[in-house]
Amino acid sequence: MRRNSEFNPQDFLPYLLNQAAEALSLEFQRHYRGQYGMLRTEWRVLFHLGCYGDMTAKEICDRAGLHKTKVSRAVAALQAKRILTRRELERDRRHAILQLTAKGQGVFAELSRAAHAFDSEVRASMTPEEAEILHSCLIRIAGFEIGK
Amino acid sequence: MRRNSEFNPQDFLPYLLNQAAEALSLEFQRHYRGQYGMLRTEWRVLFHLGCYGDMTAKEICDRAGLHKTKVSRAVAALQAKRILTRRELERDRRHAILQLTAKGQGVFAELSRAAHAFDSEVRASMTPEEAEILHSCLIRIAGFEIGK
DNA sequence: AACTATTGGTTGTAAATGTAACTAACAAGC
DNA sequence: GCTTGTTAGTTACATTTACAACCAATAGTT
Repeated sequence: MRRNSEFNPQDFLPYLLNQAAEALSLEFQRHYRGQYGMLRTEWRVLFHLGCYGDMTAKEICDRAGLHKTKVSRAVAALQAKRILTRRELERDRRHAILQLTAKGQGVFAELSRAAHAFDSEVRASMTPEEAEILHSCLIRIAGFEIGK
Repeated sequence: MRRNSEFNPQDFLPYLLNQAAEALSLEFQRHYRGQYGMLRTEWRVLFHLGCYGDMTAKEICDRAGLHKTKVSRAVAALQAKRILTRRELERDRRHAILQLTAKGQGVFAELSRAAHAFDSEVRASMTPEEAEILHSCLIRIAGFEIGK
């Protein structure tokens, strides 16, 4: 069968984005996976709590665009690792505020530093203008909704 | 706990890239999933065969950066869907050349068209310069290896 | 108060993925 | 020819994820 010269995977944005995202995620995961035995979703939950402060699981779902079952299990895992605790609200016992323990804050500080360093290293391969454009395009795409 | 104002998830490239990649992939998957009941890896295998012509599973692994077990299962699924066939080489019976059936070529043509349209739609939200820079940054990142 | 709807969250189960062990075919050295 | 090694690909099993059903608490309606 002959090859199709007009279009190839590298030019298809969902594909290219996925490759790039996978490359970086795989590289960075050794920080949280190797050191702390965390899964990607756990790191994300920790990241959100560390960056934005205490909040409920629902808020994390909304901010991070994660499904509630994923967050539920990540929270359980982080709780087992003594990285966060849950405090039930008296006024509405359906909610539980999640907060990092002292240990959790330490882990976050460490990973946050690593994340910052990692990010700088990646950005070092581009000019400030490129980094700026990349960022704005990605923000737009991440909140994107085509047609429908 | 107070919030960390210096760094937030949106500024962490692996996170932002992942969000953007997920957004586009989820949106596009209705084309192959809804219409043909294909999984992402199946679509990728089809995409590669359609774009580059017949090749072995190993070549797809290398080009697409997919693990051989994933490709093996995707090939089996596509074969069951009568989208591709495998032809063993006499000179080396370990290899099998994968080739699209007539049906497979039709499906590819259809999805390729959809992919092209989808891509154009996404790119329409940026200037040509932005699209060019985004593309080159992603290519670089996708082939990236930090330190180690 | 009783009845339904909604919301936050968990759990059960099936599907998908990763990892390692395995098979079969070939290659290279002896 | 017979080991030993390598390569292409599959299979088995354990981990992770997705989807749906579920439970408990609250809000809204009558």
